[in-house]
Amino acid sequence: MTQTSLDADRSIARAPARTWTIAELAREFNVTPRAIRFYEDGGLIAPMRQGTSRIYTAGDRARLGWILRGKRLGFSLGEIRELLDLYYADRSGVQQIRGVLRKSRQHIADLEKKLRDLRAQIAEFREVEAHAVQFLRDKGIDPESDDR
Amino acid sequence: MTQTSLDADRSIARAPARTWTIAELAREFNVTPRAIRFYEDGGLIAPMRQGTSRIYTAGDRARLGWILRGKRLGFSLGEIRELLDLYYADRSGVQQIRGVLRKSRQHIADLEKKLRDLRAQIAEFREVEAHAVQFLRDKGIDPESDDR
DNA sequence: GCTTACGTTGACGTAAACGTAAACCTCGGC
DNA sequence: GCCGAGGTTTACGTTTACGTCAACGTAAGC
Repeated sequence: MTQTSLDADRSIARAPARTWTIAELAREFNVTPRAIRFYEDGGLIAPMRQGTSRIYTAGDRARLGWILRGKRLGFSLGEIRELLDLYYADRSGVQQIRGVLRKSRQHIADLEKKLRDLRAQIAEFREVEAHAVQFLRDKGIDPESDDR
Repeated sequence: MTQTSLDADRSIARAPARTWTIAELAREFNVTPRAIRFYEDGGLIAPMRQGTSRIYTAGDRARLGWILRGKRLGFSLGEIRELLDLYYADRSGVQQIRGVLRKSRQHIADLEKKLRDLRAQIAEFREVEAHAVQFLRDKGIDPESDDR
């Protein structure tokens, strides 16, 4: 059940693979342990156990980063799960690959719409910014001085 | 050609400004009237009334588009309200403009982070797509044929 | 004058995404 | 031998963003 022989073999040639506790990852990604456990309940991540404690590998850590990036982009956890399933999908058969191809193209299209939305909003607020700068310059005020 | 002259319109009579009902906007933007009323409850939009019925002007319509774009980008209604307040902010005084400048710059920075997230995700799924295409080509299958 | 379509205001229900509190284990240090 | 720091599960609470009635008003068409 243990992997002592493997560990011993690797401990000489390889650096011992680093792992993280739930609190470490929570601090690093600025979320709570509760949130991470919640993602696990939803099947978005599945760390190993050491006794009852969760142990996160570098792969788990990357997955968490993936999840949180998805959240920042406005996807629900359900959508993120589908995307993770897609990203880590079974790529063994032709039909599977066809499915991956179709879904990834769909997702890219969704993302590109989001990209257009984002560009438009950035452009609008750049205009707001430019007008504000111009207004202050016209008044002879340095827009970069931050004195109240 | 079909566009009537602005000058002619002004000299005689203004074209009657078009307005929309809640159901019309709901259909156009693919949301429910309930959602639009909810945004109004939250102070994100404030249409005129004709009796008890809500009447939306072109400006209200644009505002609704703004709200929904914000949602697609992953902002909460509270955040969208702040952004709308910023966008339509009082720009009369120096202090107000300073505030607008500071907040719009902050918001642009947030959006640009989102842009980086988005580009990264698009790049990843483009790779997934490319690998799928390559896999099918290697098998002598046309990736564009959609036969099951 | 009755139906149909569309509007209104409550009021309550619900799914998602956690927060919070309780009760417990467990391990290294004093 | 106990204590604090961290981990666990279970369960109920909370916020957000609406959905879903219910009960009502009103203007149009037959």
